[in-house]
Amino acid sequence: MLLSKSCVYGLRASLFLASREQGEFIPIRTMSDKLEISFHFLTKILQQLTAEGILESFKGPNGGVRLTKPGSEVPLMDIVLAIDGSQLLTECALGLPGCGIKNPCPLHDKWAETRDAIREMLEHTTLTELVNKGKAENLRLTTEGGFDILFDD
Amino acid sequence: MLLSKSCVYGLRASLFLASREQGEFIPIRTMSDKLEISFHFLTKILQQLTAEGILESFKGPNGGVRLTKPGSEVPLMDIVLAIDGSQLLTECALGLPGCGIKNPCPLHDKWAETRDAIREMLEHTTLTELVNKGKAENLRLTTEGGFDILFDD
DNA sequence: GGTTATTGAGACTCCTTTGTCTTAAAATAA
DNA sequence: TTATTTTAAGACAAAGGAGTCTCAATAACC
Ligand code: SF4
Ligand code: SF4
Repeated sequence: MLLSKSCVYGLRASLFLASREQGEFIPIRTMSDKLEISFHFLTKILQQLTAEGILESFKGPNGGVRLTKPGSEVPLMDIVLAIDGSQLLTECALGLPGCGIKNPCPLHDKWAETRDAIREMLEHTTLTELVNKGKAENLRLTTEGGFDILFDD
Repeated sequence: MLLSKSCVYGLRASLFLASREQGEFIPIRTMSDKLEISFHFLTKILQQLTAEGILESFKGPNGGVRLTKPGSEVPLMDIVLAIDGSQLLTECALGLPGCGIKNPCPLHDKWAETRDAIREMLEHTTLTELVNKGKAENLRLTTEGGFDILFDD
């Protein structure tokens, strides 16, 4: 898989957060229920995002997590880097150790192109962009429901 | 990672085979030594390629494996499909189950573009193409050596 | 202060991928 | 026929990713 499961869950939760009013703390339990993700697992993932400064958290009643920046300033890349690290964009198609451009393998040129396409996509797509699209067309973030299910509290 | 380790090993071994004269059986032991891959592990991987008809094998002295077709007719895609399956090209960025274009997630359009770039690359690159490039520029297939190490028997 | 709601941290289990090992089957050669 | 070289098949172990559970820490509310 391109992205790990943790990463995908992190992205979905981030989209959820970006779809809410900024500044509002959302309990992880709410997200895990709506997004159909194990609560404890999602908690661990979001802790990583908090540690990276992408989210901030607040304990106790009315607590939860929220984005530290408006979703329009958060490219998908930030979340991918925080959870999966940079392997996808630095590591290589043939996985040869210690490889740079100095001593390339035959696949390098073609792979570099493809990899750049992936990088571009992740860097130039923001949470808000996807949220707007998702709201407009009622696209889905979960197995069954459309984007709107996130809002019938 | 984009490709599994098994898949990468399968690709490297296939490049090795494509670099030899067609029709020649190469013992797996020779490849595992040159490519620095565990013999038993590589054997299992190549068995998959044999089962898929990409390779054919011959037992006993002077036995080994070889490509069933000239390397110029084998796109990387064939090997990737045989080992990793079609997930990479059919499965989706957000990994929602049972997803097609009917009920897409917000990432679908962007991801579909990127995925097509990967598909194009794998479909339009053949083993022979990479071998020619590798021979011409002495590119590497292993940690240390250049392409030429494959030939000092 | 005590109870409740929430995140934080870590141990633990489960499953898949990766890798090793052993034995069988086939082909050759002496 | 017997020994040797090779692939085939499958059991097994090790490592990492995915997921569960428990307990502590913090904040709000009564
Ligand atoms: S040459 Fe490029 S694609 Fe090939 S192993 Fe090195 S960095 Fe990766
Ligand atoms: S909409 Fe497209 S990218 Fe999103 S989960 Fe479905 S198939 Fe995958």
